[in-house]
Amino acid sequence: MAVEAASGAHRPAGRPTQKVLSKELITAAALKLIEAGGYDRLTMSALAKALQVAPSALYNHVASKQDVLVLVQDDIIKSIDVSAFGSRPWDEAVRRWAWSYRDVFTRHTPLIPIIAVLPVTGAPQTLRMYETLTSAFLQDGWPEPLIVPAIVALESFIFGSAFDVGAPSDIFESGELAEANPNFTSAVRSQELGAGGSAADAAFRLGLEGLIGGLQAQRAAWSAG
Amino acid sequence: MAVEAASGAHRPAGRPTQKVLSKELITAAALKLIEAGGYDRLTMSALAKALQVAPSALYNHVASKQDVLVLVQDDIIKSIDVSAFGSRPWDEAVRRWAWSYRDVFTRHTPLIPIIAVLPVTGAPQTLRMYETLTSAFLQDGWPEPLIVPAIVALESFIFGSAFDVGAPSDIFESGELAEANPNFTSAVRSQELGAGGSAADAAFRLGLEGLIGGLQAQRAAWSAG
DNA sequence: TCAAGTAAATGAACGTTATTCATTTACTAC
DNA sequence: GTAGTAAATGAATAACGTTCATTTACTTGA
Repeated sequence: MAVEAASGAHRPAGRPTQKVLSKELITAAALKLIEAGGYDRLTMSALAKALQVAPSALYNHVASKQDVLVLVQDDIIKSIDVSAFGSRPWDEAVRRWAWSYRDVFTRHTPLIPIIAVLPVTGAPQTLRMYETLTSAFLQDGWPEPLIVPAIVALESFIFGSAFDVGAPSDIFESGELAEANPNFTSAVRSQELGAGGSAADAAFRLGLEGLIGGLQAQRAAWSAG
Repeated sequence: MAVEAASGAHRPAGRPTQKVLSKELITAAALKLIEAGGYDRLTMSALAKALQVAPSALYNHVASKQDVLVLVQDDIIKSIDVSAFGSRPWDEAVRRWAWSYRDVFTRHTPLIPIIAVLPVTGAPQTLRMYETLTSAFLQDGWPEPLIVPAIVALESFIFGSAFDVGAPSDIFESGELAEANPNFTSAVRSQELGAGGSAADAAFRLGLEGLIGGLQAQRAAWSAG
């Protein structure tokens, strides 16, 4: 006599009649856990519990926790704003993309060490973003050999900056070592913050504007031979 | 009848006659472990074994493993080359410092998430480096409010770039998705590498030169009001 | 149609890891 | 000298990622 699965019912061993897991479901559940409690809360046990499944069941769909993180990574890439590429001038499009990219990864810094060394083969959405960028650079007249280095340089700056945002605002307070380091102590106090921005935002703005201008100069230098 | 401690002798419980541990010894042993086998090999147990001590003994000197990493972090900062500041022009000094900084952290990427949010109070060597930088920027005539944002921007770029170096050289190979992403695939193939350099080096060079030039432009814009 | 193979779940187990605690012994200060 | 603290051992713990045997359902080929 079959019993319909009640909400608290226990699933017996053996392959279930209808699928209860998939990569998509795992990705969504992982993302939900992360948003609720950060990366500390993302454990294979917690993930299994959220999906109402035994931890070992996850390993029929992913090879490791690292694998889960790769799925999450490729998913959140979709939320980066690339809409300005193609419709707006190069510098403005890069600016919008970069701020959006940084904001997304500010909430996902533990993914940075992963994405930075992850072959794009395993991350179709990431590849898609690169394609969009490359097309826009070409459209803008960039010499092809400079495009990938330029993207990587921008990305590196973005990743590094994402870490900054999470830093405590008093990170540069010298404390008792202030007297031994007077110039830096003073510079910290006089730091330009910009309109209503945090120190991290000010540094990102300065660096991004510098990088955008500097890359354009490098491009001009290349074209000049 | 007291027995001199032979090399393989077992230390009895209780406070030892002469100190066997200190923060300095722990730092040195941790660094040695990391250099020998990377951060995976740095466990509290391995550290204790290297120091011929029980794991719990470490906790009389550090509060946590995180604490050990902070000690290591502040130690390796000393190996960054700041010698050009004060003796060479601003841009050349920044260039040398940045390459050196990146090279050091290439071998210590797991420290990046830590240093990026670590209050400088707990890292005197790091503070010292910032003081050296600030003095050089002032010497060069930089407006004080821009100095900290500029340093943070450079550092962010350096940290992000350090991750890149560890990436496999075929990280951007599109594989079976090549046809769907033709522009990027082509750009990867035509990528400018520079004289005998890796892709990571080329991107770092391009970005660093862009950033150096761009920051100088930002500085000029600020001074002009 | 049946048999073999594979997919996908459970549940028990394992080896690490960082960390804590009780205990012991030596040093230090009043 | 006695109380308190510093610094070691060794046993214990909880959490985590992962593996394995087992069970059951679906799929495929003769």
